[in-house]
Amino acid sequence: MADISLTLPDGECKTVAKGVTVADALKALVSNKTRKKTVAVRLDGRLMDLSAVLESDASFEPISSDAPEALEILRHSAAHVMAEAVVSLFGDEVKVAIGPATADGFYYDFDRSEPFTPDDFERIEAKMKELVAAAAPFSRETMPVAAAIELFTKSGQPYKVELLKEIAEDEVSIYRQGAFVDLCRGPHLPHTGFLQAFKIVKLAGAYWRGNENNQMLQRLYGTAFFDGKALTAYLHQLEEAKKRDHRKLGKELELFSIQDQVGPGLILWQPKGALLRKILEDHWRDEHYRNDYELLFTPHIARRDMWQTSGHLDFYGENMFSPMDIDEVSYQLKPMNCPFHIAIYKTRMRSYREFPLRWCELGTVYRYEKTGALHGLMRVRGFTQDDAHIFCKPDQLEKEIYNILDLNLHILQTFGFDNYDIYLSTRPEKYVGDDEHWEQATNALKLALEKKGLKYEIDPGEGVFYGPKIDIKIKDVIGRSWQCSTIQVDFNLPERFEISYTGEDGNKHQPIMIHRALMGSLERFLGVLIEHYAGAFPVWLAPTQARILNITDAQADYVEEVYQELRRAGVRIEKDLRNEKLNYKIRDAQMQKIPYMLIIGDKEMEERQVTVRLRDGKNLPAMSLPEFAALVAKENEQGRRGVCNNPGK
RNA sequence: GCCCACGUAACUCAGUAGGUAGAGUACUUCCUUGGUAAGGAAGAAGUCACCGGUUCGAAUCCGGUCGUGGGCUCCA
Repeated sequence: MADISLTLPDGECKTVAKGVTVADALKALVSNKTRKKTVAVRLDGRLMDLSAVLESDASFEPISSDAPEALEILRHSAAHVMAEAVVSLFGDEVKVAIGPATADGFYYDFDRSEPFTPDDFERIEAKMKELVAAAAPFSRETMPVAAAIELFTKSGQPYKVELLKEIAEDEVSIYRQGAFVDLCRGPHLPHTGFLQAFKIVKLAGAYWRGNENNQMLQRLYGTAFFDGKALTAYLHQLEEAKKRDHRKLGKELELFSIQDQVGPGLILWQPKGALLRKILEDHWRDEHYRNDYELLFTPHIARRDMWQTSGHLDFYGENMFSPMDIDEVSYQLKPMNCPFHIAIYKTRMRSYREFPLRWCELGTVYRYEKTGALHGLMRVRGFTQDDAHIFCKPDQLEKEIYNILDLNLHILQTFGFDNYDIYLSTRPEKYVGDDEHWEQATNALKLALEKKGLKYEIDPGEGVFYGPKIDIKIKDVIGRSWQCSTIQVDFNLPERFEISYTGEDGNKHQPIMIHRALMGSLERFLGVLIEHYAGAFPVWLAPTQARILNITDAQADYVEEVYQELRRAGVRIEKDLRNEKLNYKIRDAQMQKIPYMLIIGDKEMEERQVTVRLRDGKNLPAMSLPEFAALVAKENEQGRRGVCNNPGK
């Protein structure tokens, strides 16, 4: 039999007989130890099963169970095993849909008239364990589409048949393990025995093929790892994330509330939260002032006609609140700030000489969101955008985008967000404006990103209908992604509102408009910050920076003095004069995550000092009031500059 | 909006053969004046989300409404 040549990752070429399986080749090519950890191989860039037959020369890369690809294979296989367990327990009443691996686990969608219950989870898991103990091999078969359709028609799996009917290729692959057959591209584990650590975590509804007009299926979510420790660690991390939940912390730290009486998706900022928000807003305004922006304020409602002109009613009418009649004229709650900014633009003739105009506003907008989409501060019906609109000439576009990126990243870095993914979204199928403008604008966005030395991905066709955009997704301290910043070029509104400027040639031209939001929605951004910091805000942001704790009533007058003096010095301070022991007060301040506790006993009172306890339990040496005020002032200054010196986390 | 689950004092929760409610924390008062994560005692506090039905009787069963959670869909 002829030999074929395999190129290993280290560049070494080895020959094996043509027609052997990957598993056989591994025996000849790698150590036993490596072989036992290998769950698949990448042949010329394609992931394949160990049972695959080697037919020609190829690059050959064993995928060890440590590799990220291996985890995906494991989870995909786990989905199959879960489906087998479900079918075996619930029989023909269950139709299987699809079951892929996800970022942190896997799911499988089922169609079954009875809902699954959490009790079923245990039964299914127990069944899965049996299937794992059997170490049944996953075997791959290929067959013509027609044959597969026949197979799944016979076994009564209409969803599989529907999928098959849309497959353009001649052949498809199916996988069998035990009694279960699934349409699947693979690859899979050699056998079910690899599946040692898994858990079904939740149940949810999901539309067939993600279309809300389709049948609602039951989706069982699970997760799986190669070993139990990793699974435990993952479950532990879920617990940690729960502790950071901004809804829980928002309540505990008295930052905000959402109440039935007021309505869903509407935020009430309580004193502490309002102060936090004020600090954020002040910072935002200062930074914008320094970067040559001008501040605007605009109303919350406007005549319905304006929203007709802007196109919002046509494009987003379903997501706007119903109109209200005022003196027989129809008005509409604003879903966006831009038309108001344009109205200000139109207050007089504009010349190219005053360009670029950079107008910003913390503008509160209202959007009708479906009830099921609402989520704490993250998705609400009334929120404040840190909005800005820049009016400029085409040849100023690139520089403006560059400047926006600069300010944007600077502000994000202030909060320790220096890890992000950037996406450039290009022209979608439905769009307005001419192709030339689109190309010009897309290029300007690209050039600005490149000049700034930023890595980005192109999101083809994901631009808004009125222009291309850049989106920035930040990563928080526990690695979760949040999309906040967006920079969008708009060809639509200048046209619709017929705005113009006089150019160097004395003729009228249409300006280019850039929309941008850095934090996105303040509500959402604050929600992200709460989770990012787990409620323990750095000193410059903390609504309460220090709380005075006295030891006994004897120091009450001095506490009052300290309180007044530090408050006048600009420290955000509270006093706890309650008739309680120090331990009790410390515990309370600690749970409120206050950065500094100022302890005052007779000693401090005599010396006219305070003893400073940090959130991490450490103490600073006793200091005078001016010294402490200076300490806080320095923290404020550094925090605003993004130098994060956060005592005791 | 759709699927599933849930909705008991300010908070966290207990309360299944249907007989008009309980704990801890917080709150108020009193005692205690105590140096780095909960001192003690007493008290007040709930139309058991709302509306309707079944029943002699419903927090508990049924239906509807509102809200919350996990997803799906959507997100200018």
